[in-house]
Amino acid sequence: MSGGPTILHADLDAFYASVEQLLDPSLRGVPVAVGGSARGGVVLAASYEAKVHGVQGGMPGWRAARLCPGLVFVRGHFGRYQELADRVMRVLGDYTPVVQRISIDEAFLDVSGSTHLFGPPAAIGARVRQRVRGEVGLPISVGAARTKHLAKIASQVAKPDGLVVVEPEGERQFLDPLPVSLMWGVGPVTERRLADRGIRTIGQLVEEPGPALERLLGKATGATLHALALNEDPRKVTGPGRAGSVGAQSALGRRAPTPELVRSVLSHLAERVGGRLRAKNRAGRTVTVRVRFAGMRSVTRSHTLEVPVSATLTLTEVAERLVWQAIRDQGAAVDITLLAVSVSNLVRQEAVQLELPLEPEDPWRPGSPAGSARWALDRSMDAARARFGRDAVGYLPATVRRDAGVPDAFRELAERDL
DNA sequence: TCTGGGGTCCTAGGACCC
DNA sequence: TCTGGGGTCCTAGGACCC
Repeated sequence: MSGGPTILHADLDAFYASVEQLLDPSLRGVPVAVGGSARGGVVLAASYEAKVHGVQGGMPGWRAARLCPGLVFVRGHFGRYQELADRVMRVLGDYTPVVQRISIDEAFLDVSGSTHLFGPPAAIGARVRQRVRGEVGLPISVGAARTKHLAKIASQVAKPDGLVVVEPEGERQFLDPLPVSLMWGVGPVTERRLADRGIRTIGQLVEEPGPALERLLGKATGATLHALALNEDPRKVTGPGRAGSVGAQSALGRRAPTPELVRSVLSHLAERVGGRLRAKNRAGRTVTVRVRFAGMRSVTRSHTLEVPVSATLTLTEVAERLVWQAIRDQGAAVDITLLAVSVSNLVRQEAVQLELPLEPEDPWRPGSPAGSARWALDRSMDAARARFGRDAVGYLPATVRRDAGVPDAFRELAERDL
């Protein structure tokens, strides 16, 4: 067991925005927002020049424009993001085989077996930053510490474009003055609950007894936070885990839920979800839909089938019934603003789709063509799309709806490996 | 002026089984 | 005749993360 700071967390700074500044030198030193516009949409990422004015990812474009006069909106080169991030990950892999990528732009590294080759963790962190800047052209921050939680906090503190190493003797001194919001698992709600009790720093959190925290935040959150504050974090750096669910969603603006609209949107979503499942030889038994109504209230409805499914038409039909159930449960006629479809309870599904028969009395029983025939049809359409392009074939409602929303390339960036 | 899209995990109640 | 308790699955909602 090593007691040194052998876990590194490497995190590209303002990743999408930094890539735009790399590709277009006229954007360097300028406040940049990727996605959205001054009139609408949402900002997906902001450069540091924009962040100092309070612009953040997820913020409506009009608000960002108001906060930051002179903000430049760019559409985004989504194809390049994956390519550049992959190059960065290859640099990280030069220093240890134990790299756990947790999103497109960040990863944990365990360098305990590498120090005899590359020197102490601080030297490895510095070398990584230098190479990513020199070979890829992007700024990256690195934190090094004894645990994943501490390393991640260290990289946040190091931003932008910095390196922070926390030696074991200095952990408490480092952690105690920091705000609780830097901890993993503390979002806006938990932050407020803690603040209501006068707890704002990690040092104050340590003073709070574990049982008191569990009463305040719930058993799991309370226990986890207590342990993390005390620097007890047993998690190891591992490979990527398999996804437990696959979903897709689409924001609609504000629309009356007509049968045509619901059918066409769900068709599109089911095609995305089913296609990803089939591409990885997977299928799932539980179909969940989410409907967001005007006013941001959203509800979910789910149904668990007897057998796993991945056929687009079956997913569409089950989702459709669930969506109407959710809308009916609302009572009054309300506009909808988003539909989502997700499939969980996943299993491997090799060559054959064992989708039939469902019991005849099952109200969710798909009509004809039979499930296995649907699956075979989907497979041949998947193949045609692979050869001739995404729009070559498809169920009519899905092809009708090639909306002008977020580009598919952006959606793909967020997908997890199945 | 009205908010994207991909996920994970936890809680709590009810059904059901042993 | 009356009673208990544990485990698992399903459903709905919510907090959180990138």
